[in-house]
Amino acid sequence: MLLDYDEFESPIGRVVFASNDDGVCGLGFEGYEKRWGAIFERRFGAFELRHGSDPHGLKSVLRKYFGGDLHVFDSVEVSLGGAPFQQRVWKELRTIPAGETRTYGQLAKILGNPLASRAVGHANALNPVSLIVPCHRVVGTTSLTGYGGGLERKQWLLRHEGAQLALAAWG
Amino acid sequence: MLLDYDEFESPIGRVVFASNDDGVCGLGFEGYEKRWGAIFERRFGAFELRHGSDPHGLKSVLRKYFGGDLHVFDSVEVSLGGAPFQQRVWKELRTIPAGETRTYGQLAKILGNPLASRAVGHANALNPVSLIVPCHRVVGTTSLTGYGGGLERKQWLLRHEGAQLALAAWG
DNA sequence: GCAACCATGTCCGAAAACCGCTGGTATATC
DNA sequence: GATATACCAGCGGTTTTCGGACATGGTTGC
Repeated sequence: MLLDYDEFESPIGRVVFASNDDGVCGLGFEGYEKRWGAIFERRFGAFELRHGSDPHGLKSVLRKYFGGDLHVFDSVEVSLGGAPFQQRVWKELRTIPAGETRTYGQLAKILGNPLASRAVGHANALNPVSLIVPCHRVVGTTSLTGYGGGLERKQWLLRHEGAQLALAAWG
Repeated sequence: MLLDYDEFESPIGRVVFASNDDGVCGLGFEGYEKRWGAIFERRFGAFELRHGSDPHGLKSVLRKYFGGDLHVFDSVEVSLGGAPFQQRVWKELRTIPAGETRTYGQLAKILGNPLASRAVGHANALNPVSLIVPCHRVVGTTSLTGYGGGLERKQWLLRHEGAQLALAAWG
């Protein structure tokens, strides 16, 4: 499996991303490439990266997003793979508008099992395409809890999107 | 059949060995002599042991091997007997360099029948000349499996030869 | 001949571990 | 007594691990 790969310098660090023919299949902040090994190997078996090809013109999309055009990800095609439950979670994530948040428990309830909040968190942690699949818009009831790219970035992104958060959650 | 016989004190126990005119026909760790009865009787009919004759100067060879000269067995003549398939297995064993390992399945494939892994193990277990015919360099895919002289010795030998093993296989 | 050995490898199902959670209770502070 | 914090158990899907069942081929002993 041959994947197109490129990078983008954002205000909060370098963003790396990869695509196949179907859409973006991996995106994260610097250091995230290391996790690609495990993710892509499980999904594709063998894979290879072709560097510097700016797949899907994603660089300009990222530039717009960080410039304040918050809805520019809506039309980006993604290719996620993953288990059935994970796919449902990730799909649901994309329905959360910029500027809003959900809790893990709310998402669990929406998905049919109010007790599956922890499973939602797990699926969230395995989201292969950050930002475009906005896992950063999911927070705990009392705190931001976690984020693959680091909590500072999660907070930065939510502020950037103008989300209203309870004071407690701001740390 | 008159066989020359002697012993050698190694770091992992006494080594006993026997030879005929063609080469070394029996070698193993202490206790192994008991199996000679069955092996030699099938092969030679009647046999007799002449003790203390250090055939082929094997003592010094063993001293070198345990001292770290790992390739010193390469030039030692052996006389193995055995069925056709066993002979092919044992011959193949001697092509495995010190410091490397093969799985039973790999050997089976090399010998032409990928499904004969168990047969390889069987032949391996009947190897009359340990160390020189390095049956200890054959391991299972997930564990060390067995060794006539005991698994501890197999592990010791592989470490001594600097073999790289998956952690799981080390126990 | 034939059946019984085995120093294996593979598959599949069950069980356990892993967690980016949550809600309740138990201690601490004021 | 109100808060606030800390701790604990139970939650559910996925992933990993483990164990048992089975097919396998050559040799050996009957």
